[in-house]
Amino acid sequence: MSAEERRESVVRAAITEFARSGYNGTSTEAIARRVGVSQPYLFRLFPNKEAIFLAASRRCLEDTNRVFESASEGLEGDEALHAMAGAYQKLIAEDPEKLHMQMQMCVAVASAEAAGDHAFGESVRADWLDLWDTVHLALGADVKETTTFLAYGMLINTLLSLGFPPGNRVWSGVYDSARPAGD
Amino acid sequence: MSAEERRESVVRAAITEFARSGYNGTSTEAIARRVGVSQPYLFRLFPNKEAIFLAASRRCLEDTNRVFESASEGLEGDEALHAMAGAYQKLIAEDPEKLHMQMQMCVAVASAEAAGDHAFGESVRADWLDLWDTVHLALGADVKETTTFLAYGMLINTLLSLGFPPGNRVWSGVYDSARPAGD
DNA sequence: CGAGAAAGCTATTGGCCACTCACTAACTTT
DNA sequence: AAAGTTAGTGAGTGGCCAATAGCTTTCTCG
Repeated sequence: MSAEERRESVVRAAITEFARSGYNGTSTEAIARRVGVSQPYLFRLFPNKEAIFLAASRRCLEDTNRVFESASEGLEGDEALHAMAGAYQKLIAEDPEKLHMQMQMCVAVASAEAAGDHAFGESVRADWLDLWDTVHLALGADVKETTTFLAYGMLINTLLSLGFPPGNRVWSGVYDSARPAGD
Repeated sequence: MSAEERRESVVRAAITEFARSGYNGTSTEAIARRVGVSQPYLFRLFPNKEAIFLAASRRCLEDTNRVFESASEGLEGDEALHAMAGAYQKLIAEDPEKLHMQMQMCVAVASAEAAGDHAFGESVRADWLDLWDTVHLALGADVKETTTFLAYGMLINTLLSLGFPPGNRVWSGVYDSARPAGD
């Protein structure tokens, strides 16, 4: 397998592991095991652990961006909104790790900034802005709509991270089309 | 100093340290140093590191709950909403670590649940429900209002964690009264 | 004062983990 | 077939960290 292909599978494995246990809670060995490769070899493919985390973070935001882009393609206004909400629900149901990874990314950026490392945050913010713009465009460049949509998304992320089961009253005010299934 | 008073200062120090570096990124020695006490002594005050994190998490949610309760006291409807939004802004400005701790708490619960430990999540969910009820009551038991308020709160947490400076376009749709100062 | 309890410390240990080094095996090119 | 490159490994290493054991100091109260 070529180095590039290996890097690709490392990124996928890293998303799974980092989503579950966070940056500091994930050992490079856990990632290597999931890839099916020796742990030292990761350091031939990436300069260090941070680089793996960054690659996983970026991939995750790009994927989410793509989900919104393709869901809203050709639609506008309320139709685009519901299409994106539905797509998000589907993402949550099929790929909850992406969402957990996003949370891990947030706290990792906060920690990095606190430690004086701004490069990581810079990169993540750029990707997040892309996401913001995608939503903004799809919702007819209405700032209020965009903000509310993303706000609901963040609430959903939070409630899911905290493990509130579908049916709990905290879900009662969330758009049906974006709620986790099962309620 | 009595053990109870020490525990109190440990909780405060723990909030600062865990907020900055997360559960796995924070050493018990960092907490002990901040308290001004030897590292092993922490384990006389708390059974283990997890218990310290749990205490810090609960404290943090209780404090936020109290902020909303006292801000909305005697008010209702839009007045209560703006009072709470303003109080949240003040909390953010004066005590950003509380907010970072909340994010850390979220991902810690997610990790604990994934690892099969549901006790921690149970406790945090109970405290979060208290918070939900406080907001719900203050906003006249309007589910939609409550959800939107909390959703905006979560968006603000996320954007602050990611380090978006005041003035960035991602803030443009956030209620003025809840935005970070400086814009 | 004296004794017990509570507060607090030093020293240590066993385990984990990011990262390095030096090597092998297979494939490619000349 | 010689020379070189690329994928990959096994065996460490130094450092950190949660938790324990056992000791000293300080307070309290009869």
